[in-house]
Amino acid sequence: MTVKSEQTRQLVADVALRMFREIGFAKTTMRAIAAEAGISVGNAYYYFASKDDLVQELYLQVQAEHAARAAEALKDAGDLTGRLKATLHTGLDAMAPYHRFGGDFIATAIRPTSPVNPFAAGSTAAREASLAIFRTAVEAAKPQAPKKLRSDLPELLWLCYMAVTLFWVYDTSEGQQRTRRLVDGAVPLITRGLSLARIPGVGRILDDFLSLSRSIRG
Amino acid sequence: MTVKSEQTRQLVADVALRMFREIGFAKTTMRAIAAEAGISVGNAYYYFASKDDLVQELYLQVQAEHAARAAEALKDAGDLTGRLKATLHTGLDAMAPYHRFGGDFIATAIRPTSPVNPFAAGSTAAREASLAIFRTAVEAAKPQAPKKLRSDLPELLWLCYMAVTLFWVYDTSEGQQRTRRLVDGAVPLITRGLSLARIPGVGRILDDFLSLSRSIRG
DNA sequence: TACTTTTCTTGAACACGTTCAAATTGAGGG
DNA sequence: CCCTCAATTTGAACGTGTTCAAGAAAAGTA
Repeated sequence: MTVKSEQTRQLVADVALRMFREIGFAKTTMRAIAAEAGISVGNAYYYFASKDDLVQELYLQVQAEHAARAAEALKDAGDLTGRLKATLHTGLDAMAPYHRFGGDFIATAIRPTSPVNPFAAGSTAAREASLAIFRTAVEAAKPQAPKKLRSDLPELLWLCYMAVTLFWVYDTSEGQQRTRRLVDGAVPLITRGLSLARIPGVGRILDDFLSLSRSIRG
Repeated sequence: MTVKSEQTRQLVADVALRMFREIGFAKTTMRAIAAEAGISVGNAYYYFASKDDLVQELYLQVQAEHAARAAEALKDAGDLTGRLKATLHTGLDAMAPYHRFGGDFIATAIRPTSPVNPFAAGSTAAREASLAIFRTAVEAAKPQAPKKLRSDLPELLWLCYMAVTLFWVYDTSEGQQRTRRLVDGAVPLITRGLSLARIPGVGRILDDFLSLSRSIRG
């Protein structure tokens, strides 16, 4: 019985995510989710092995939203600065409804054993999807980024995105404008910084940096 | 009755930290701590408002250990490269006994509401102490760092230290050698990068970066 | 249809962090 | 010595995430 089953699963996910948004992570207890969905607690656990798994569901949904918004916004952004801003801002847009929940989300996600951890092996698919957004942002940019950087750039920018997300979680300014200003200020610095790669003195350090980055990852 | 009271508090802290080291965070339940210390659960809560507060106790202890080791190691380190390496390595040394516990620690610490959060207002004193280590590392270095960077450098390096700590938590290599190699590889890159500040093209971007960094913090 | 097997669902039970009213202890004053 | 009051200590109780044996419903088989 796949269809009814899928319905129940979806129901649990929908109820959970709505409650996360509306009353926060702590108050959204498994019992409350079950009650709201009209099922038993154990049944919710049949579909989601833990409360963290529901967070993963949220993560996937936010990411899909980000991908969709970024694809739209990247259509009319030509240079790298514009494309990066679009990518980061649409990411923030996708997360926005869950800001109050950010602290709990990040605490869950950062645990090495968590299924949501963006660095862990378990979520390679999710990270790859997120990385892909940055890859298209970089690849289709005109003018292109310096050659020797091109292959590593998406991963490095994705790392910056993680840092921005962390900043956003702590950002209590209204509508998280402070994070918006950070993005608008930092992106031009990054793109201007990239053009320095052609200066010999800078280039040599950059080479060493890239080789260190590769050796550490490998 | 301050002396007996202080003894109880210390006993709880000692037992808790030892259990954190020996059996990990999850298995160190408040009941287990109380049992091991020969007191009741409620009594432990009289001295520490939460399990997180015990983590803070650990944080303070690790930090004191770091300060002591760094002070010792910085006595015979002259240039910035050596001083930075010493500061970072002694930091890793101080954390080492708690590595298995790193994931839980960081999950606790990263929560905006946590008393241990290094970015939050509540732990200004602890952050200031940690920052001070980097300040002495930078100030007494010969040759001195470029003038315009000097005041911001400690804070930026401290941020790098946070990043290294995060890397260390995820580092499952034996004795966390990978993190050691990261430090040894990255520090020379940083110091070499600093000398680029004098190149006009780089300097202008650096100025903008510093002004952005200040405007975001302020 | 009747039987078996798999999938789904239930709710009581467990250990956990945390709270709190009540009991105990100890210090200072008469 | 006893009384008073604050500091300390107790352990039962609450709500939480999670588990699991048992049952109900659906699907498969003949």
